[in-house]
Amino acid sequence: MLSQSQKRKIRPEAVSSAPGRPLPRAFFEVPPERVAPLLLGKVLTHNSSLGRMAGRIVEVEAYLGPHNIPPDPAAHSHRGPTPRNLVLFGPAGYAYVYTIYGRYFCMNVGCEIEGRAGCVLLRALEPISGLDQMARNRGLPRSAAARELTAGPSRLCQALGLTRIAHNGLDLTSASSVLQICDDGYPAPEVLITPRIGIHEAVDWPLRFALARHHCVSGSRAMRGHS
DNA sequence: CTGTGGATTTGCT
DNA sequence: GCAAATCCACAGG
Repeated sequence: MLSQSQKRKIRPEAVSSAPGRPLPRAFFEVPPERVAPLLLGKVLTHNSSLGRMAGRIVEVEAYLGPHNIPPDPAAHSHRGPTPRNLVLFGPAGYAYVYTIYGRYFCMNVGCEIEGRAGCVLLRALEPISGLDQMARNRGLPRSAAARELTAGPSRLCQALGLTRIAHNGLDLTSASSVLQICDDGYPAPEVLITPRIGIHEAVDWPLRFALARHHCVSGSRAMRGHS
């Protein structure tokens, strides 16, 4: 049983940035174009052996499952299940982490009910805690700007130490998971909606969502919503 | 500030 | 074989 004084030894940082419970599975059991804007402002946390790293989600993209009409030709799932994309066809709330261009990783969250493979790609975070470790993971000096750490889908994976082998298929809604997405009460943000980045099909679909004018959103000033 | 090209692994045709 | 939901270094304005 804890004494009063022991209870008060909780560090202020651990309280203020303490993630509540992870978002429940039901949060993710709707189509990705609806989940995506709701994820803005939520906090992604990785409790790794190197320490706890967390960042606020400031930019995402929705990718639609093959059941959609018309189907989304830019989605990895658009030709049906394969060994790579299998987790997307399972229940909502699981991490889909894949290798890109041989050297980087990208992380998605699976959406919708089992059998429907919609997902949301996490494209940028605002670093909240574990910044020193993030800089080490990125091979940058401790003085590096926040947006150098986590503005970009592969940058954020590198900063948090996320890999396909270790993290693909993890349940993000489990209280015991090392990888979680939580709501810390951040207010509903002003959302910028644009076409998706880095794709060659369906280039004009408005499925990229970002916090307007946030400095940790990837790309140029225009991509961040500045006039 | 913008634009260009190379790195390097994986999954699928 | 080849294309890929990227990043970085470097060139030029």
